[in-house]
Amino acid sequence: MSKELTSRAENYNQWYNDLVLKGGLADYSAVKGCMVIKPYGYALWENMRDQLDRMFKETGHVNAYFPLFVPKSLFEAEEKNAEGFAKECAVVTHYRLKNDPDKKGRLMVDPEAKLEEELVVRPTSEAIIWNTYKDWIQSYRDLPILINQWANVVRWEMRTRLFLRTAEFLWQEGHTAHATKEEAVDETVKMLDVYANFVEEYMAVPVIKGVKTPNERFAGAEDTYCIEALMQDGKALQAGTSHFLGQNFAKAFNVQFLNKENKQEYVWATSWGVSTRLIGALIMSHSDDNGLVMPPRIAPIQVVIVPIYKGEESKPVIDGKVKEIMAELKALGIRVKYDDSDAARPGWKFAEHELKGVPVRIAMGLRDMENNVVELARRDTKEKQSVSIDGLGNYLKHLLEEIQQNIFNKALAFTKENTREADSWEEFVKMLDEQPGFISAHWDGTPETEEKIKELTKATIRCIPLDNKLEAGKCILTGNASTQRVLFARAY
RNA sequence: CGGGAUGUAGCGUAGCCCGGUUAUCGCGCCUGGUUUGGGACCAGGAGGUCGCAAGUUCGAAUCUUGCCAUCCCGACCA
Repeated sequence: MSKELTSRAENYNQWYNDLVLKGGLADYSAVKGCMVIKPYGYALWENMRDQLDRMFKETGHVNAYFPLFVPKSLFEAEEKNAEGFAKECAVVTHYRLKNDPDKKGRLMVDPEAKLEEELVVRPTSEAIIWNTYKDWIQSYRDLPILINQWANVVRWEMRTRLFLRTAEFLWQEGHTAHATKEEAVDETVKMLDVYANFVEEYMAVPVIKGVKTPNERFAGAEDTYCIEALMQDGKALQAGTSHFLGQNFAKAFNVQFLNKENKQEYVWATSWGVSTRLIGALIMSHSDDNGLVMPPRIAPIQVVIVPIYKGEESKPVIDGKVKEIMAELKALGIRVKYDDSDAARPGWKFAEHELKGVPVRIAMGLRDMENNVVELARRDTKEKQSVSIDGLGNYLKHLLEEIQQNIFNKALAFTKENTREADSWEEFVKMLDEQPGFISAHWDGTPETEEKIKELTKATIRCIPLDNKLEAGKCILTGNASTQRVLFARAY
């Protein structure tokens, strides 16, 4: 078979790559570190994007678009932010090519066309946006500004992986400006909740909400909140971040407003983003050795119908019935596809749709029609059953929700089973190797200790959970006093 | 960017060590036919700058050098 998949046990990384490539989500491209998102993968992203966009708008945000390029002088204005991203910036230095006089048919960079000022290709847009906000904000009446943008960004990564880390990726970045610290902090937390709700309810990926340690904080932020998810190989994946930026960018770009008391004050800021990386989280949370498993709520195709026919004359009969069923399903808002191509036989189609993770497959032949039923197969449990055509639409509507719940519950159970407490260094190290997952352990709160643990084990502090209970204990490395446990894991 | 591996048709590969006509096989693709309830079968057919570039040689997929890409392992990161 040409579509043979590597199993998770055999080679987890290869399994992941196989799923992305053979599942038709994405492809490698001619550009180093960049991928092509194929129609099936992009349809998934569109569903994610559309739902997030609705949620942003429900929380009062509007969309806008800022330039891809950031003049270097603006980029460097907020020092910490600039420093944090400097190592991975693509930079435009020229604006023209010309024919190479030495090599016929080849082009070269025109040395005459050097830019006065280099342009940084945005790794994130705080700089260009705050430079713009400066002109938009004079009074407290101009606040808050609640803007989101859907964009591509470029971060020149040394080592890339499909969806998880590519040089260019798609994301959304929210950038808000507020009159008070409280309001900005509230916004930061509110958007973290939006992310957590979206990822759990639509992508069926359970997450831990938390705060990053200073080491892991976004460059230029006062506080970085995050959602962390646990993948099937026991490694953690940061699924989204929401930053309280304090007045750092307002000060760097001199963005002040007159408050009600007629006094100048610096604006308070937030920024928050999720990216196409979430697709990687989705794949590694739900999929199995037979292929992808798509959560129904965002699956590009929720139900696929495969006709089973014998001879030329039965096909039109089945077509007729399927047309009725399709109309009923579409009226209920179900994304349904009729796979009636004659190029492949049913068995091939079954395998193909399993590989692509279509939640429900329906097969129908004359035998079923006579009994007024269809054969229905769930992707998540691989169960097959005969279901009456009467009321099929409503049945599917409920079934899709049940599948959504089931794969979330399965992922949640996995996360819980693989979240353990370690109370000594020996236990901690042993767990990392033998039972990978989240490890809840005491930490003395110093960046030095965190760094040392990372150096020794490759495990990082994923977050300090928001719902953390305070509990006196001793740091697993230093034995120093600690007030709470934090979540460690090896991470993507 | 360092260490390792790989690169032959859309995919998977044989050939390479030991240079020698027209580069092997399977899947896929095209045409026609038979088929269709878990990856169909028969017959015919198309498809290759052997990753790219230079070199050695009468002759290079095969030997040498450089480069590029992908994968794995590190350093960096969402």
